[in-house]
Amino acid sequence: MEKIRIVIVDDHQLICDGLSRIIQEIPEFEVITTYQNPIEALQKIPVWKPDILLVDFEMPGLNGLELIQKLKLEIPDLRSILLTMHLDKATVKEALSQGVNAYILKNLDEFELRIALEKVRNDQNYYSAPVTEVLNDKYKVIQKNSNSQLESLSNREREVLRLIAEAFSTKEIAHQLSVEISTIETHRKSLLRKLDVRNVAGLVRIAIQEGLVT
Amino acid sequence: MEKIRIVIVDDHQLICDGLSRIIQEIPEFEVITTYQNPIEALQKIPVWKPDILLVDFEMPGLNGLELIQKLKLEIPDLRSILLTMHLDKATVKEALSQGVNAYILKNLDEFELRIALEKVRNDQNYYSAPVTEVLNDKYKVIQKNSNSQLESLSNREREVLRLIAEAFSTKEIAHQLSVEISTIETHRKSLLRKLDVRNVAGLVRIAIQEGLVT
DNA sequence: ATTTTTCTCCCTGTTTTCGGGGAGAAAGAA
DNA sequence: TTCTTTCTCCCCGAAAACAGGGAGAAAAAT
Repeated sequence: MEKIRIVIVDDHQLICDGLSRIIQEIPEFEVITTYQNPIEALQKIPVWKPDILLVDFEMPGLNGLELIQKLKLEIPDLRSILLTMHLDKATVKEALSQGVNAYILKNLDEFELRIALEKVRNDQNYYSAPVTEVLNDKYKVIQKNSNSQLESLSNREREVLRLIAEAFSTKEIAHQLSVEISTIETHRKSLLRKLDVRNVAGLVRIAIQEGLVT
Repeated sequence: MEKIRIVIVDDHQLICDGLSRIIQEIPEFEVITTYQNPIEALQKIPVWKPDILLVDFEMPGLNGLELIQKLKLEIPDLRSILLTMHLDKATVKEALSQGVNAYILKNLDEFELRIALEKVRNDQNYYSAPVTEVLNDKYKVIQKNSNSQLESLSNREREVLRLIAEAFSTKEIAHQLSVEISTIETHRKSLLRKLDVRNVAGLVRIAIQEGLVT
């Protein structure tokens, strides 16, 4: 039987090794390589043609979701599992809309990972309980603790906030989103008003607190 | 032969599982239990009487170093290995003075972990290369890349960075420190240059990453 | 004792942010 | 349908940030 070929991307070597060990114990899967640098991963993964990509969300330079998005352009049928430290509704939604096949938290156990792998192997999706709870607005407590402040923002505003926190200039953001600079300035003003802070420093703090960026 | 009994503490279950796997492959060692909650670990570890404690530094509630310190009060001859994401000179020094037996980075590989375990088993200490380099101030480059980006800053600059990240305006910072606005502007320019970022957003991110502010 | 770094302050000038508006088109909700 | 929100873009002006430089006094390192 052909084994399912997996590539792991996590900026910490030790984590890569640990995840590899867990996966190697499952006969149907094999880890063919791992990357610690998301930029390097982006360049080299296409030649490996993996079946499933297991990616950490929090990485320097390029986050896991961005990496998946970019790789999907080259490998359209790539299946992906996103691993994350924190739970953020906006990110979860974004991940789902980008066709991420599974989304699991690092504070879950290996069985959760096995289930996710098994599901993704069978072309199904898997989102762990806390993830779906966040999406279903069931546990308001979790939501409140995780991203209450961002709740008042529109999707566009959240996106702009993320980019501001990534230290992009207004001009760059406008270019990235293909709109006028004045539009981004308007969004920024709305963000300052809605989040009740006085400058970008305040915006960045909230964005990081809410897990919008790392 | 008696196996060396290890307890792992890391707030992420998946990381605990991964580390366990790596260690279980080494015949001399066995992981007897793992904890995700440092508070729970503090209460229950004494009854396990482990030989070696493998602890993540970055944990909510109680960091790894604090946990080791507190446990040492109850188990004076406990040996410990500290795992960390980032490298901070002050923390390394504190760890050494507290008698932490090994200090390794998560972005290192499993062989590093094996070496550390072997050393600690033989009542020796182990500090991975980047750690000792930080202490010796030899490899400034590695310092810059791994952590202590703050290491290159003067005390004054760190203070100004903290205040910027707290979302204070330049005028307010100048007033608080009883210096001219131009002085703070000079400090800010130095910060941008030394930390290699382009705007306050970048400064705030680093300040938060380095734990200068929350 | 000499050199280097730090802290302080200043200059000039450009770019960006911030605060206050207004306004039209489109999409969704009531 | 009407009302509301969102997204877009514009105006203005004041304030702040950014970029490049210089410079002296004090402190720290060598």
